[in-house]
Amino acid sequence: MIERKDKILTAALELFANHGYNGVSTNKIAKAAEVSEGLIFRHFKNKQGLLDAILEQAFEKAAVLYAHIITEQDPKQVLYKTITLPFSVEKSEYYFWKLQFKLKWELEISGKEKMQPLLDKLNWAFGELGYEHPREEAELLQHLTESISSGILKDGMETQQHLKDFLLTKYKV
Amino acid sequence: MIERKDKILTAALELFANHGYNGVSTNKIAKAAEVSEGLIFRHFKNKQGLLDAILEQAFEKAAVLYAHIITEQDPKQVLYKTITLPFSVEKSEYYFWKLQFKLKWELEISGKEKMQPLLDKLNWAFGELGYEHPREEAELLQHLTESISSGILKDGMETQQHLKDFLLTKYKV
DNA sequence: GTCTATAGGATGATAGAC
DNA sequence: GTCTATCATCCTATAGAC
Repeated sequence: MIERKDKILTAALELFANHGYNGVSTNKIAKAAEVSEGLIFRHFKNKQGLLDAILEQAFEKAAVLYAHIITEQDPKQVLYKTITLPFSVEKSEYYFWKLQFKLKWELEISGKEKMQPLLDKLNWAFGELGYEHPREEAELLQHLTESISSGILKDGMETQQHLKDFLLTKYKV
Repeated sequence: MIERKDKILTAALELFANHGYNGVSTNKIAKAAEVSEGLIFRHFKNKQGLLDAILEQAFEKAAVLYAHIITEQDPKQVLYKTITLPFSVEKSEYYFWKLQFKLKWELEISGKEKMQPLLDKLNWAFGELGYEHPREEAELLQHLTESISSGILKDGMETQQHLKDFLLTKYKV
């Protein structure tokens, strides 16, 4: 059985991801979730608490994806997994993903610290592969995947597909 | 003499750039501009009209920067100017710049069309320089400058400086 | 756990005086 | 051009019944 608390979380996730935090009222969330507005405050104390609960879920999902790269031992595979990551995000996690980008700008929640281990791993991988400036190569590739992710979220995956193939060739992975 | 209409535009620009469109009320704008709230609606009809007036200014500023690249005849200089552009934006235009990124996500205003001539020019430049896949190289570099711009706006120019030098070396310009 | 009703304040926008 | 006063609506949040 679908709990009402989850219905709120699901509805709020989609609305926040599409219209931002300040662009959505608790009234709209309640209607979308087919729930009384008061229930939101019972379960999450206030609107910010609802967002926090969603963000916690989002961080957990992201951690799983990142772990897949960080635990990888083959440097070439680290590059491969980094490049293909934006293209392997499931539809079911699409809203979590979009929300991250939205909030990064709207509320200036950076999430930069969460990316540090990934950056370190890329740094290590480029070093192993004999690149002259592994740190800069790592930052560049991270910037690229960030912007490609942004492109996927805004214009659709089709528009970025060819860049994946191009990058895989470029980095010989 | 500073007109009150301009005071409104200036105050609104800073507030929108820092807190987003939905994060700022007309009341707050009026107080920041030291102006009565009603005056905003006299001059701009409604809140959206105020944003539109600011965006028009922003597009004009951006057009000037882009023209500097598009009219360039030397392909190496096209790459040079593209890479250094994010590092040459004046402090006075900082809020216009930040607003573009904010609104791209909050209101999903893409501004993609405005970038097309720039992409075409990069495509041409990479072709002239004998790159095998000029279209993909162009898209990659545009993605990079987009993400580096984002990094400058979020974490400051210092954090991205070394990437500029690295890119200039990489592309030999 | 869930709903209804409602408080108290903020919000976008208008009217009318100067 | 500008201000003050005001309005209807919407917003977050709480109280109390079931």
